[in-house]
Amino acid sequence: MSEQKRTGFQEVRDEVLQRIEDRVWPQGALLPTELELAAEFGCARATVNRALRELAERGIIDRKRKSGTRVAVTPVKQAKLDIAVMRKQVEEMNATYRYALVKRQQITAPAWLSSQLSLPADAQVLHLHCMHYADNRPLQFEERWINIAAVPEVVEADFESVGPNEWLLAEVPFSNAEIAFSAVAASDQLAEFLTCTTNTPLFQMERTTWFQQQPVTFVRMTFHPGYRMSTRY
Amino acid sequence: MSEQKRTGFQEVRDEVLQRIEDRVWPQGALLPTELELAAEFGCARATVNRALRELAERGIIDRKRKSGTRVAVTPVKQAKLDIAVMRKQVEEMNATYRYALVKRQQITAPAWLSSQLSLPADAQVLHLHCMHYADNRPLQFEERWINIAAVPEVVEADFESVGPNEWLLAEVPFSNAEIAFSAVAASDQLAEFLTCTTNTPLFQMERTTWFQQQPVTFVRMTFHPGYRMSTRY
DNA sequence: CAGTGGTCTAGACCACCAG
DNA sequence: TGGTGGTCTAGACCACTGG
Repeated sequence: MSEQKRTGFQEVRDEVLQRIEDRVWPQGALLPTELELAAEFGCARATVNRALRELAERGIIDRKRKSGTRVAVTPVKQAKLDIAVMRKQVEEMNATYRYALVKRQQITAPAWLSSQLSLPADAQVLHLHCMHYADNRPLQFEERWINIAAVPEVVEADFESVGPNEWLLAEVPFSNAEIAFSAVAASDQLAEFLTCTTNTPLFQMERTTWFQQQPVTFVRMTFHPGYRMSTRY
Repeated sequence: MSEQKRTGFQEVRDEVLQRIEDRVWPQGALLPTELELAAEFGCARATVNRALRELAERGIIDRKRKSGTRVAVTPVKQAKLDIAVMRKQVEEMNATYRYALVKRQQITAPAWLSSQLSLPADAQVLHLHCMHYADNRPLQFEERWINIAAVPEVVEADFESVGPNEWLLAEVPFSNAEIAFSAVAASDQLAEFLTCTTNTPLFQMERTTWFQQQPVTFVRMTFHPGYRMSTRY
């Protein structure tokens, strides 16, 4: 007696994925309809739908009404990067995290920043320099500008003990952002804070953040020499 | 009562998200149960479930059986990077793509590579150097090693006209990979191919790829000076 | 043990779009 | 215009886990 297989949506999803990997359904091939698959797997159509929807979200298959479901021709690989707070990252490595405020200054936004954040010409911003350490070794230099109009409470924060990232995350959670990665040569200032020689190649991450269409902050984070950011997909 | 609103799962999802942003439910707060929300929105529990599941996947809320659904305290920001084929990327910028094979050589895997890919000591690999151009300006230098045992057909490919990335994508689609980003100083070779001076900081991406538990390829892609990789989330 | 989310079902209607 | 996926429903049972 063939034992009843548990027909969860995960089984369906994995089996379909397996068939695609095994070229049972090669690239561009048309898959059976949801109804047909439901019959084959002995489950409801909703179950098949859930399974195929997940594969579609991963870019494995393309779905279109009427025309059906096809194996993606050029699978767009999607790498997910988990951007966490520095403190968390350090603590996950079983290292001791330390934060230090280097500079805190309220200024009128320079022209390039007003342009970057779509701010009025005379907008007031808080300009910060911070350092993050892991086991007392320099990990990241952070230069940040915060739009005071968007977060008026920020003028009360001294950022001596809590970093601006964590403060903002608590104050303005669930914001949208644009992020960019690049390689830069260490300036004299960066070299000093990250204890390396001038012109050393450094990994840099820039991020612009909005909350409900309003620009909140722009931050430039530069990592110590040799830093690698990695992920799986 | 108030007019029946269209209660799609998207409406529920967006409304819940709005309330979280508006601090109706602050960080750490316990949300109503699915049944309660279903009653409030006048829809089935499955609809609420779908809505909340999507928010949970985005890291906005944490869900646990019995204890219920809570607003995430430290929302883990997930940035999605779309890793596409170079040719596609260039064509999307309305630039002319050009590819060139620099070197193609079959060798015994060096020790570091055997270690990196978990290969036997005498494994044969194909070692490639390639260049990618946009509008005839150097865009990326690619150094790649392919595990011949995993893809025997690769010895027949000459890679003169089609790059190894596209070839592998067609031959071994839907593989798993580990990816790492870093900043490096231009070696003499890199400086020559990317037309920059030695020690220029360059953005580099390394990727190890497996297909069904078997190591397939390791590739090191170095971009032209000033390259930025960006995304939204 | 009991409350909550996780999943499945059988059926239904709708939206889109290729023929 | 009919076929296909997209979604919703009302109900059910299960799995996990806090009290």
